[in-house]
This record gives sequence, structure tokens and C-alpha cells, in this order.
Amino acid sequence: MPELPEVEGVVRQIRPVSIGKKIEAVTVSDIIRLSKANGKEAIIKRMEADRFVDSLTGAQIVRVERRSKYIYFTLRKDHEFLLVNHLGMSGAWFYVDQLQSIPEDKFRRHVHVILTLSDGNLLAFSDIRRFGEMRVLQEEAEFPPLLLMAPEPFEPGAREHFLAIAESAKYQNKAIKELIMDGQIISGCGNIYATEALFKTKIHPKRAARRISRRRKVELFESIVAILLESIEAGGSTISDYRNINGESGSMQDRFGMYGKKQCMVCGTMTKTLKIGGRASVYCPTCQK
DNA sequence: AAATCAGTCCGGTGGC
DNA sequence: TGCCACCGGACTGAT
Repeated sequence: MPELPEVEGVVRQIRPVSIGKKIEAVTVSDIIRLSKANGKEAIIKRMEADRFVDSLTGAQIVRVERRSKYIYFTLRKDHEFLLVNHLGMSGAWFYVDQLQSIPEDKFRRHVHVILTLSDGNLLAFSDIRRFGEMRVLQEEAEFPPLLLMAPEPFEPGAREHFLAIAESAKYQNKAIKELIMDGQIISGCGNIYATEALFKTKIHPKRAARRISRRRKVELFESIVAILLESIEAGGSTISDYRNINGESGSMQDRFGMYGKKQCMVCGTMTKTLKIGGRASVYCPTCQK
């Protein structure tokens, strides 16, 4: 499941191989075309497949940036516009000379959008579960939820943004895990890193926001930032489907203290799992209070 | 009015 | 072995 560190890794790799190049051709898979023909919003959102292809074909890639878990491709034809991509659960980009070069069959089988670049190579978007998203936007404001995202966690102000919301009236009774996984409160932190940060700071995932002192909230926020940075350094976490653009896995999963564990790495207690905000939340009943 | 809930995009996986 | 319920980021629309 790609969260901020995985998306950051992908963006850092896509940048040097794509900036300044032109998108010579765009291919959308028959499966996506069929889904869209049946009225589904599969991967390509709010746009016909043909119009999506037309929009991107001939554009030059000007910038590639990460915002929260989204990838923003700034493209230029006669004017600049955006291709905004979310990897969803299983989205992955591969930079290859041909599709056959994508290392694993399970990714090769689910390639849905192919950008042929002016260097002759391909940027191929594979998405096993099709929870990924592609949107062509003239400007960010065309998709309003993008404007509501919390500041980047490494930006000054992100911590104050988190504290202000976490201490506002309507969130007082909410479980802390729901808050830190909410992209409008903290950007880029999903289930994995939320689980790890709560474990590291010994906070029970269901603890109400108002039952956590400011000092511990600050500690939690700083822990999230540190874990996100550590994961970027480790090349992200590969649980099952995350790969970088060369098909390589990350190694952050080897450093997990809690996510996916049956037993606490610190005290040996059997871990417990709760459903919080609809998501499975694993924690240690001894260490986390 | 606001908060909550189900629905949407799916294939892989685990349990029986 | 084969089937089927369940899972999940994040938005959207309904209640």
C-alpha cells in the first residue's frame, strides 16, 4: 500500500527519466475502456478514455511532484496543465524499454495506462486492483479535495495544523488513529505508518484525542515525521504490491515494530486488532495505553 | 445542519 | 479443491 514514502520514492525516480521529454503516445488498456464503456470510473476519472489519450498525447513533461500520496505531473502543450495520479492500493509505475521488461507477471498482466516517451521508453502504470486514479486537470482547483489536503508533514506549519485540528471541538472524542490517518489533518500517513507511530509513542490507537496531552501529541507528530523520513531512506515498505519504477521492493517492512505482527516486538504480548474508522488497527495491549 | 454510513473502483487471499 | 466473504484509500452521495 503506497503511502507518502513510497510515492516519494516513485516521484524521485520518475523525475530524472521523464522531465523535458514528450509524451509521444498514450495507450489505455481494453479492460479500462470496457469498464468505462459500462459506466464505471475505472482509474481514469471524469473523462472518456479517448479524450484522456488526446489530452496527454504530444505534451511535454515539465515537472513531477508529490503532494501527500498524489503524484502531480505538470504537462505542457500550448499551456500547462496537470495529470494527477494516485496509486491507490496497488498502483505502480514502471520505466521500461518494452512491456515485457516489467519484472513480474502480476504487474505485467495489469498495465492499464502506457505513456510512450520521446526517448523511446515507456512509463507504464500497472494497477492490480484498479483503485488507482488518473485525472487530467487544467488546475488543481478543478478537483476541490486536493485543496483540502493538510500541509506536507515536513513543511513548517504542518505540526500546528495537526495540533489545531486535534484540539478543535469536533475531534475531541475521535480515536487518535482516525485523526492521524485523515489526509486533511496529516498528509501522507496511512495505516502502516499510523500503526508504527502509535506503537513507538505507546499510544493506544483508540484513545480519544482529548485524552492525549499536547506534549504527547507533539511527540506523536514528530514520530510520524521521523518514520516517514526513515521509510523514504529505506526505499519504502513492500507488503505485497509496492515496487519502485525498476520493479524493486523497499525494505522498511523489515523495521516494523507492530504492523502485521502477531506478537509485540518489545514485550512479547500477543497483539490485538481493532477496527477503527473502518480499518484494521493492530496494537500491543500492554505497551500501548 | 452535520455527522455517519454505504457505495464505488477491484483482484488476491484466507478460511472453510 | 473450489467457492466466497473480506479487505482497503479516499471520494461521493444518501440518510
